[in-house]
Amino acid sequence: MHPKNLADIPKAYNPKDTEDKWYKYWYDHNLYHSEVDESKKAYTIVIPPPNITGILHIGHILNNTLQDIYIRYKRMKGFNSCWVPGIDHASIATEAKVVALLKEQGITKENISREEFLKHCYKWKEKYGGLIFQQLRKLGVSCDWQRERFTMDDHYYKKVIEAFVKLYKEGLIYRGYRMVNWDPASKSAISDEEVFYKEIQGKLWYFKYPVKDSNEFVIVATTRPETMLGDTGIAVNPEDERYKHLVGKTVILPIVGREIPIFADSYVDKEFGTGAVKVTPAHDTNDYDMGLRHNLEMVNIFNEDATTNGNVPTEFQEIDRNEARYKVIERMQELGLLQKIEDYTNKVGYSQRGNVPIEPYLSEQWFMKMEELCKPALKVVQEGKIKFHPDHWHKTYEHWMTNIRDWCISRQLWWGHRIPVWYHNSTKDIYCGVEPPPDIENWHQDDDVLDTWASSWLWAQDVFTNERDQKYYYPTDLLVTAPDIIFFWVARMIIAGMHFLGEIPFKDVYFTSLVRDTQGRKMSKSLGNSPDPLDLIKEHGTDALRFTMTYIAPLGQDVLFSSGMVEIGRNFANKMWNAGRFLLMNAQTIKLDSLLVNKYLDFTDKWIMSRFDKTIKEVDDALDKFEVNAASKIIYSYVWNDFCDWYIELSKTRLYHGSDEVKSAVLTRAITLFEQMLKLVHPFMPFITEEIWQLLDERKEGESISVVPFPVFKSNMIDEASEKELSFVQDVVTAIRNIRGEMNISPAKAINVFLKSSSVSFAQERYIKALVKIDQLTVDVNLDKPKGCASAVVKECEIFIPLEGLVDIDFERGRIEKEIARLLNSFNGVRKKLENENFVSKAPPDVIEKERQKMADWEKALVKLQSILEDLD
RNA sequence: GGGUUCUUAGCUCAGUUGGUUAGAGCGUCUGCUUGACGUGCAGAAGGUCAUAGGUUCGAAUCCUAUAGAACCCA
Repeated sequence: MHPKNLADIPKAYNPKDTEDKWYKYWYDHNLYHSEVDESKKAYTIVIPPPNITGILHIGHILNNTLQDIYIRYKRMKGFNSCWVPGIDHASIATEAKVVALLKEQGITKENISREEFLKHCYKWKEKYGGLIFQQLRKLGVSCDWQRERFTMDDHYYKKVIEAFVKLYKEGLIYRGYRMVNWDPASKSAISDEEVFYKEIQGKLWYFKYPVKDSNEFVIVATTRPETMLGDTGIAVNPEDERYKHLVGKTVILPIVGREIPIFADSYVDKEFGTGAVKVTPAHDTNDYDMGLRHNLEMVNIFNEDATTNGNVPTEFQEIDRNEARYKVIERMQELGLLQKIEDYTNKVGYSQRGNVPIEPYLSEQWFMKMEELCKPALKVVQEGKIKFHPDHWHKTYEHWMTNIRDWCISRQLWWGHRIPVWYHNSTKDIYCGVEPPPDIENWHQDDDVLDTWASSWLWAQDVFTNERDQKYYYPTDLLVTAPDIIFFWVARMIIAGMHFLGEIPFKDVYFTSLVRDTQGRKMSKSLGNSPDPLDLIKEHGTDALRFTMTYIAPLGQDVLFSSGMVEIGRNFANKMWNAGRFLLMNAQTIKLDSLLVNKYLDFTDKWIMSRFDKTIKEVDDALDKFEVNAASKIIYSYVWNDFCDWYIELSKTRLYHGSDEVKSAVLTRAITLFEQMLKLVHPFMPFITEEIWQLLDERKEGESISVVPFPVFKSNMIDEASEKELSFVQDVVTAIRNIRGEMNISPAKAINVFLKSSSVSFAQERYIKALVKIDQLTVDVNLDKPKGCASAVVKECEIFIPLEGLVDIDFERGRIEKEIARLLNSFNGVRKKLENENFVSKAPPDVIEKERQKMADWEKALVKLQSILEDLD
């Protein structure tokens, strides 16, 4: 072992000096590239591809840190780790950005050809598309950059098209004139999943429709008055006595003058409004269904941008739907047909993309039949072939899968995978194929592109571009993603995996926490509550940010984050840095000798080795169960409490006062253990561990902590006896420190301490003496308690600290009485338990034995404390 | 309206199949230039485990109801 010669190691860890350096080193040595290697097991993760329009936010930090932890951990465990990065073309989002950009240049989509427009898109992608990966590199991700993919790569594009053609030929994709969710902003259909509902403080308008050949009116309530221009019926509940006599009659639609039927349908809720509802089959999903049932006329009154079209009276034509609303209300009032207006709160569907109210709209679209496709995908989750973490998400998944409707997959956009369907110019025949029809001049291709999710659903399988790779890496091992895309992406990837390859796409799905601010609000740009991760990295370092995220993010619950929390990780990094600094500084004067690494072992060494061994096991177990948060806490506690607070402090007496050989042995061992500890921490904090690891010894070019074996749990290292010995030392030390603190004894002042006990070893004595600044330590089982003492009891051991008049008898009495009261309380609890016949007869023997032991221990301590108390007077 | 999850110290959260004297970090208070670290060290205070019932020898943990919060679906 040859630690670097260090003239000066900074007192505080400075991440700026290390992070970029090591990322470049890893990259230059191509450490994270994976090739098929049949002699090793693969461990594969595909990244949830960020949008090319995306920039790094705090959610990415959590998500990608988690992936990197598993990839690094498994790599060190000897797996052939492969983490495939990539980006998503994001049809709607990107097209919107490019359209906006062109608009600034005075160009509209309508004025240029599709080809020209796509050129602009690619230009945009070249400029901004790689940005997020530059940012991700700052996070230290160990992706295989040679495998970077894009959803519009030639190979991937072709796979998406092939999938469409296959499904079409299987009859699972069809074209239909249906009611879809229409986004008037992007002038495209969107899927059910892309609609979110907002609560809107709206109104309920009551309109009077005159019944034909009668003086009667039917009153209907509506939240959307403008749609009355497209009404083609009035529906009432068949059980509703109020309207029975009107069923079969007609009303004359005001303003329009159309004669429309009154009919009965059990869909109608008698309690809502007046119990009679206007029916607009072309602009409401439920009305559409009723329209089909009752063979109503479908009058579409809107253009693609939700302005009114030629199907409404002239004066209402070509105006926005909102304007139309107020014009209709105004006119109804003039006609005396507006009965009343009520306040009404309802939920309105909005487009996730355009953030405008969606318009239920009849149009010709492509749909995917979902029912049959879902069955195998549902089964593999129910049977546990794919596991969700936390587990409860499978319920949400099952619910969606069993209530699924057909998926509208066509989008009226240009940027994306164009639907591989051609229509014959004269015969109107339909041709669907991967290649265009041979006599292409007689055909024209469908203008639409596919929903982005109908391309990314192949991500897990088709980022592998040849059969050998796909066979080796697929099914992938782990998917880490936010729960909000469980339907969009996770479910559909499972469907695609099962349908196209007959195989699950991944074995485990880890649903991350959602990152919120400390008030529990979602991070968002408009609220300005979303800290820029790059600023946080600049301020505290990547490792600090990574560690903090895992430390505060529980599995299965949202995490409340504020930038101040990064100090947790920063302080932790600094703590490790300084432990390393301490060891390295000593290594400047003490010779290291690997032959001595297991010499001069005492119970403190055996204790830390035992603790470390258990820690390995606990970390392994936690990561196996996807409890990353727990793993980070286990690591934190081992590093800070066991290693730094106790082991390093314990080692000092031998390091400063031992013989040269003892010094060598102790330091060599400490550095060895420290190095092992760094490996344990590495997946969580890759940079600082690499930096220190490189300082600990001469390393060859290309060597890296990230590719050395992870520490292995060995059960023979566990040493309960030494742990017990040490825990006694800790208890005694803490008790004495407590007295020092409460009695206001200066830490600089050496004190004398008496231990009345028969079981304190010489080695224990030495460490107790060193850790609490003791001048004289007397251990004797037959000790007479000196006068004027502060006292404490640890197990069988009585501790006396003579304070020659310094001790205030009343204060000391108070201390002891408080301790007695506390113990007595516990003691009585156990005694009651043991006196309970039922407990003794029904509880398992080991539990009873434990309780007996507790009672005996406390009783002994109580007796001792009592006598101490009596002696005080 | 249906579903999922949550409610434990001032704050953020642990607490595994019911067997604790209910833990941690931050914050608070006291003391400390102890030869790695004040991004630190030592010590302390702080909880009727949302509420009410129930099951059990035993409940923070299981069941029921109630209150409150968040998310998803319609």
